[in-house]
Amino acid sequence: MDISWNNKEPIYLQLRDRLVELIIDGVLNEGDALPSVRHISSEQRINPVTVSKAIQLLVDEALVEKRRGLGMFVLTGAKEKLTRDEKSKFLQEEWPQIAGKIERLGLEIHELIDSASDEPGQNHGAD
Amino acid sequence: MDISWNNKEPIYLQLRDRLVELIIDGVLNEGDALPSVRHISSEQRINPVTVSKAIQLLVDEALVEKRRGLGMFVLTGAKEKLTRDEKSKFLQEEWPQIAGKIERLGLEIHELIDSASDEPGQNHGAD
Amino acid sequence: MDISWNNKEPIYLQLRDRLVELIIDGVLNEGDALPSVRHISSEQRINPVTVSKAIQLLVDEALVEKRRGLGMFVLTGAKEKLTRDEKSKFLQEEWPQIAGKIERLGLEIHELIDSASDEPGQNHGAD
Amino acid sequence: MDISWNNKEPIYLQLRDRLVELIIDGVLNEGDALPSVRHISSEQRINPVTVSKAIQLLVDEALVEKRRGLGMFVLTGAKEKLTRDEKSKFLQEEWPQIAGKIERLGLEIHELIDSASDEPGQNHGAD
DNA sequence: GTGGTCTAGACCACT
DNA sequence: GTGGTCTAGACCACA
Repeated sequence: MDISWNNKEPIYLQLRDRLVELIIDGVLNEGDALPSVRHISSEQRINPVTVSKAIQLLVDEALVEKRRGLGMFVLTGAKEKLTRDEKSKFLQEEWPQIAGKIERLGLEIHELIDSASDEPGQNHGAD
Repeated sequence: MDISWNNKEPIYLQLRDRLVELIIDGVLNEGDALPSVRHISSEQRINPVTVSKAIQLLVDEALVEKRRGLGMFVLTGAKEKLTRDEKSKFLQEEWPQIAGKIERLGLEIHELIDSASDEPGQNHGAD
Repeated sequence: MDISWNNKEPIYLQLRDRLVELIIDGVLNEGDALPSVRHISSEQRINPVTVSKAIQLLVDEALVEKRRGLGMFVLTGAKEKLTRDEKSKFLQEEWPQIAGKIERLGLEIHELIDSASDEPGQNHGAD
Repeated sequence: MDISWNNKEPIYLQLRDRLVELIIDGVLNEGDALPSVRHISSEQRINPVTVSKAIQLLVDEALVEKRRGLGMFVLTGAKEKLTRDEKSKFLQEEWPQIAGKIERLGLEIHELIDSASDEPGQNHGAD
C-alpha cells in the first residue's frame, strides 16, 4: 500500500477508500486483521488520529469490527456488502454527473477506452 | 442560469464551472461580456466577493479578461481552449480513476447506460 | 503615438505620462497645440472622459493651458519645468526603491547595461 | 517583521512582497513553516482573509505549499526560483522602462548613486 | 455603471 | 492548533 495524497479530498476519506479497495480486491480478506493504526500512521506518515478517523468510518459502515486488545478485523460479508453498496452509490450519485460531463465534452467511447487502457495499473494519489 | 448549490464544493468553484459550461455551450460567446458581479450576486443571492472569486479563476485561466470600468469579457479562443483543456484534463486525471472504479466494481456497460439515461436533463446542484 | 495599455495603472495616468514624454522629447514643443480630446479618444479607442482626465492633470501641473475655442496648448517653460520636476520626483520617490531591489536581487551593473541596450527603442505598454 | 503599509498598493500585495523578501534574505528557509495566518493577522492588525490572499499568491507561484491542518511551508527550491524569476522579470519588464526614463531625464550615474545612498536602510512602507 | 479591497465576525473541515 | 469559505456592509478607483 503505497500512497500519495491529493490535497482536494480529506486524507481520512482517501485512506478509507484505499482500505475499501483492499477489501474489494481481496487483499484484505474477511476475517483478516487490518494493519494497526500505529503501523499505517508511521508507514504513511500521517497523524494517528487521521488514521483512526478513516477506520472509524469502516466501523460505522459495519465493514470492520474492533476486537479489544487484538485490533480491527474485516467482518464476514464485508466484501459482498461493499461491492453492492459502492455499486449503487456510484451509479446513483457519481455516474450521472460523469456521464453529463462526457457528453458535454463530446467525448467518444473509443477515446475513453484508449485512455483507460493507458492506465498504469494502480493510479492512486497525485493531485 | 438558475442554480442551486451543493454544500460539498465551495460556491465559487461551482459557479466557475457553471460559467465554463455557458462558454462551452455557446451561451456566452467569445467577446461577450459576462454578467456583472453585482448582477450574478443579486440574482443568485450570493456575496459579490464570492462571485468575484469565481470569475478571477477564469481570468487566471486566460479565458476571460477585465476591461477596466467596463466589465469582464470572454476572450477569443476561450471556447476552443476550454474544450481542449477540459477534455485532456478529464481523460488524464479523472477518467483513469473512474475507469478503475468501474472495473473494480464489476460494472457492465449496460448498467452505466441505463443509469445515465435516468439522468433528468440538467442535473445541477442539490446536496 | 501608438499605445498599448497595461492593466495595472489607470489609463488616464498612462496617457498623462505619454504626453509628458512627448513634451520632454520635443515632439510637442512649447506653444504647440495638443491633439484634441476627440482625436486622441478615437485614435486610442478610449473614453473621452478618460482623455480629459489625463489632460486635466497637465493643466493642474501648469504644463498646459486651455485657450477657449482653440484647444489645449503647451505652456512656455513646460519642458524645463518637466525635466526638473520629474527628475527630482524620480530620484526621491522611485529610485530608492528601485536601487533597493537591484541590491537585493544582487544585480550587477553590466547586467543592467546589457539589458537596457536590448531595449527596442520606445518600450511602451504591454502588461 | 514590522510593517507599515502604503495606501497605493493593496495590502495583500505588499505582504506578499515582504514574505518574498524574507525568503530571499534567508529569514524563512526552505522547509520552514510560514507564520500562521492568524499570527500575521493579529501581529500586523490586518484581516485574516487579507493575509490568506497574500499567501495564496505564493502558493500559485509554487513557492509555498499547504500541509493540511499544519500550515504553510516554504518549498524546496523556492529561494533559487525566486532570485532567478524576480531577476529576469525585473530585467525584462521593469528595467527597460526605468532605463528609458533615466535616459530621457538626462540623469547621470553619480546622481543615482548619491540618491541611492541616502536611502535610510530598510525603507518599507509609509504612504 | 464596472470590478477591487478591506473589515468584522461566524462557521467549517482537517490534523 | 491550522487554513478555507461565506456574509454583510463600507469604501475606492476607473470608464
